[in-house]
Amino acid sequence: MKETIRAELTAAAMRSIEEVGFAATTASAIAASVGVTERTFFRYFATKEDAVLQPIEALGPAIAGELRRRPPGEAPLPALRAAFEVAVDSVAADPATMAAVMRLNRSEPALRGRHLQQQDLWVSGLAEALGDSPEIRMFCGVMMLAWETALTRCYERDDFTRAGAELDAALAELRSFVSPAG
Amino acid sequence: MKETIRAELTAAAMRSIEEVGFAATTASAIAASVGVTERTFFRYFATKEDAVLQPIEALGPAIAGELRRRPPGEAPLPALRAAFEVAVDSVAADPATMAAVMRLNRSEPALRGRHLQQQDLWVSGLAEALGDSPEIRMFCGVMMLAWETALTRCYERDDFTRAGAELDAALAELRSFVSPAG
DNA sequence: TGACTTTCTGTCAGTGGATGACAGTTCGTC
DNA sequence: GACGAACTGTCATCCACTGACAGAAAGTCA
Repeated sequence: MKETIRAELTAAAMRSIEEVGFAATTASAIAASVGVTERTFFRYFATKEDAVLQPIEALGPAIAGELRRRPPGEAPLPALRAAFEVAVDSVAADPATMAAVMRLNRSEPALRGRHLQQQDLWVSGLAEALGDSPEIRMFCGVMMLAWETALTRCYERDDFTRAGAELDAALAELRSFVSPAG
Repeated sequence: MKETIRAELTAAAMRSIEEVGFAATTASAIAASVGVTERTFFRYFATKEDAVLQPIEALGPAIAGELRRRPPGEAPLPALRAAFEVAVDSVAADPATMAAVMRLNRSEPALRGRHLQQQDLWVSGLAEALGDSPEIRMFCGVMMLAWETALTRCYERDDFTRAGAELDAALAELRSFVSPAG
């Protein structure tokens, strides 16, 4: 029952934001359209933005969990690439949700701001799994950037089945960026 | 006169946040401690967070401006590296401000969230100067990550005169990260 | 100097996000 | 049917943020 309400709130929030925009969508209205109170809304989501971002919130910890399962001694890049495979599978399993979140992220800067913060937490989790340090954190941040780039490509081509290939393509471009005359 | 008030508000905000924390620091109190109204505070800063981040706000556009002055046809990495030299000079000229902002950014997640959003705008500006595209945006994002890593090192060693060297070091580490057995 | 315009500020009123406290309700369990 | 836990509604409150209006300050030109 609880998960039903949460999903309904998320759906209602997305619908309203697409119709009238993020600012004009009040938490009270979202809650009312589902039949609960504003107070209850904030028991499900810490902030208004989270109602939209919740569907992809578990992705970060999932990647970090996979990263912890990698063999010790493995180099950062292959370990991260392997861990991100759970993200690849996730978007392939439910491309509609990811596309919807991305569309709203592009039109509403407030939403994008919260998304950046979410990603920042993800990067922290990844770095922690690899034994935190400034360099490690940078590597994880770079990987996240490559992932975002891959998602952007998937979004533009409306095909989230090739996220893995796009991720590899982004990483290849990165190589030619940092290495002169690769 | 106007810049004086702005600087005083920023100083008061930082002082209060360090003493009682970000949440307990009200915009009204900051304004009152400087002798102006809360309404006036929000005429100087769009958000409470901006009062703290304002001192480094001009950095992004400055880098982008420099990037536009690079010779056309120059590869992205050298162009970006050259453009970031204005950032290197900036932190070397006023290390105290950067150190203070970084300290608050670490202790207050709300502040860090806004900072991430600010950086995102910077990246957009850089990408635009290089002829926007998903890859270009990723390159600019990577450069910003390297810059943050360099700043972190400078902060930890309490020496902002070597930001340029740290930036180059971060880029070198990046190379060995994305390239197998470099 | 005085009239005029621009810019900045204070006051007031209001919206809405977010939280704490308390009471009532639902629901599973024994 | 009684009990306890999880969930929800109601109420009150704080504060970030905004629009509208009026007054003060400061610069401009005659």
